[in-house]
Amino acid sequence: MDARILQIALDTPLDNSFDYLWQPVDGVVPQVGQLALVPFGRRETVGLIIGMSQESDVPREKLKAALAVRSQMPPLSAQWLDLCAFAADYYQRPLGEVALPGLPKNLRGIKTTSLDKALKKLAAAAENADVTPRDAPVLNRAQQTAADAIADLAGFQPVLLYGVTGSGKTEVYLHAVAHMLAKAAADGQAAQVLILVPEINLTPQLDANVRARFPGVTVATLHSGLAEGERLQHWMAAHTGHARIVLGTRLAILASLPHLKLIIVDEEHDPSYKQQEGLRYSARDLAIWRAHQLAIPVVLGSATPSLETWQHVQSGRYRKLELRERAVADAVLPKVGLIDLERKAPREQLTEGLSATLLAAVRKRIERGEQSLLFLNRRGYAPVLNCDSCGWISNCTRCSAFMVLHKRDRRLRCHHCGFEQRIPLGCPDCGNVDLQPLGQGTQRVEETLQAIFPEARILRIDADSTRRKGSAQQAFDAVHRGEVDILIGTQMVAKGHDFQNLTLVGVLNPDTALFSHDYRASERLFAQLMQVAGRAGRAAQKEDGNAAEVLIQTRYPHHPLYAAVRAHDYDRFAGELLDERRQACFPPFMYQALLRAEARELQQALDFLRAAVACVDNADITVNDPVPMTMTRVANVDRAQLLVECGSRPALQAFLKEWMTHLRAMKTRVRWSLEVDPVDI
DNA sequence: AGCACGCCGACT
DNA sequence: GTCGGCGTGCTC
Repeated sequence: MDARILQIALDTPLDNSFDYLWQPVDGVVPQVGQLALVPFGRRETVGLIIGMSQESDVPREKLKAALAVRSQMPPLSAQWLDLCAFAADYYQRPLGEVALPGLPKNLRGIKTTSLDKALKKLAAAAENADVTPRDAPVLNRAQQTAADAIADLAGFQPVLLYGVTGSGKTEVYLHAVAHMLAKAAADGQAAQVLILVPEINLTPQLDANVRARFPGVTVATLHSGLAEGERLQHWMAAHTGHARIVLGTRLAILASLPHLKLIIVDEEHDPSYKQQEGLRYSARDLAIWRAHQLAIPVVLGSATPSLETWQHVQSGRYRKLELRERAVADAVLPKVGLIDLERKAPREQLTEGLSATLLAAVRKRIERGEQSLLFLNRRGYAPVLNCDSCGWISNCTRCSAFMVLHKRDRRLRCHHCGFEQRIPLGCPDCGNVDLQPLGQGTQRVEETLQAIFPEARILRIDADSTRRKGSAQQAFDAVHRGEVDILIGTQMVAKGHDFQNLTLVGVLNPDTALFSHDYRASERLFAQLMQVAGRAGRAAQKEDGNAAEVLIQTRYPHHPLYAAVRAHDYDRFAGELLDERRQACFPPFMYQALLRAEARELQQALDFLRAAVACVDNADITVNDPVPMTMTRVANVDRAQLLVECGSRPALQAFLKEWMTHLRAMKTRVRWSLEVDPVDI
């Protein structure tokens, strides 16, 4: 076709594509799905060709000519463009803001040297798709049943692989991958499998497992920790189909995978699958959509499925495959005990937040040469610094939050805006030199334990201790090698890791989530406790019969959530939560969107939201009152939000689309954004 | 979002 | 005199 106009999506907030003239250069014929370098305003940028035509609605004199087309790269497929179009539509964002930011920066640069190099490297690489299933461990019966059921799937079929922690879900995934690749090879078809994990720290472990298992297969990894060169290479390996197995974090769901035949979402309940800035997508939900689009199976794995997924299982939309037992023979689920902090018996006297019972349990592990994990979701030394004599407290001047004490760095640091200052020598208000750190963070627990167990090898893993690239992996390796007696960490240590010699998990401060106004808090706390508890006792039980143990320090030992955790009874807990949600008309029985506004003054943000309410004229939609966000001020900006709800997803979508055009036309100095299916309310 | 233009206050 | 504050408008 002699197309002279290219329709190009650009990474701008403008919700339309831009037309460019194309004058054939060197016989290059542009194709939809290719990238093009274009002049835009006073700069040059790379956009995505989404259509071609002979005509344009834009006056001729306004049209500029595209400068170049990246014709050396195979075009992105129509399916991939449809995925982006769906996400753009669903999350109410311009197509260009969905499609372009996920592409490697080197593809979007003005120069093509790295692109040419990456393509050359791939062309030289041998076709690596020898899928013979290697040193595969023997599955237990439940695993085998699940693996067989997955192998039999055809077409779109979401499956929940519901398996207790340590039940060997990863083995089932690998069997499913092997089966899918072998089947495709036998049919002479190209195939790709995508495996998502919630956290970047889990990619090395999975990557090692996958590579060991499929030495003849090209594997690509996609996550935000890659250097630009690596990112381009891995992305391109996925895009050209060289990589048969692609694994990564949530962003990998937007990768170009022309031969995708199976998607696996590990720990599907994990909140990390929700992007919390920019395009606020759910990688789990997009995985379902993508599987539906391509008519392929999708496996969601979890010990504590999200209530959304659980509800789909109840309604029969998703199929459930269950692993009730731990995979390793004689490994059993740990015994969960509660330490009642209100009962001030001598045994429960606290030493810097650590109960005598917990300390005794740690001591026992040290004596036996076993490992302990203490989980505290609070980094720093102490969450707040306080003056006893006048009541001064270390508030951040820019946020409605406390400055956290970081003792080693001798600094107070706000975890929300990053502002930091030296620890004041005396109280800024009254001069009192005796300022008290209140509460415990991971650093303080580390210090306390080192004082109590001077011989023990103690390691802290949190965002502060793993700032340098690769240091998290080094830390986890040290634990695996048995060079650590006591591991202290935030949620980084709670997920996925398979610590063989760990027989005690202590949970230090979980109570706050019990009374949160976010109705999802209890679902999340339950999942988190089950996850972290699941780090204990993964190997076969020791011959002395000492079972692995989880000890939770709580002021509310009679709370039903803890009873469910003790019983390892997700089924009942989830059933009860779903009943509550149904009665209260909360998700998953209701669909929501959240309009956020931020301004220098709270009033401006609230005024904008009130104006947004005023232009709603739709009986299907429940509009709540605009309210300040829980953490109202961050970095000197006040934030407010407005929740809208609807019992029907299509009706909500239709409303949002119309609402957005109104809001965009409103011309305001307030910064605002819309989140569809919000998780943090 | 960038990026430029444009119109008012305090500085070498 | 100009450097620079951010309000407004535009991007095929």
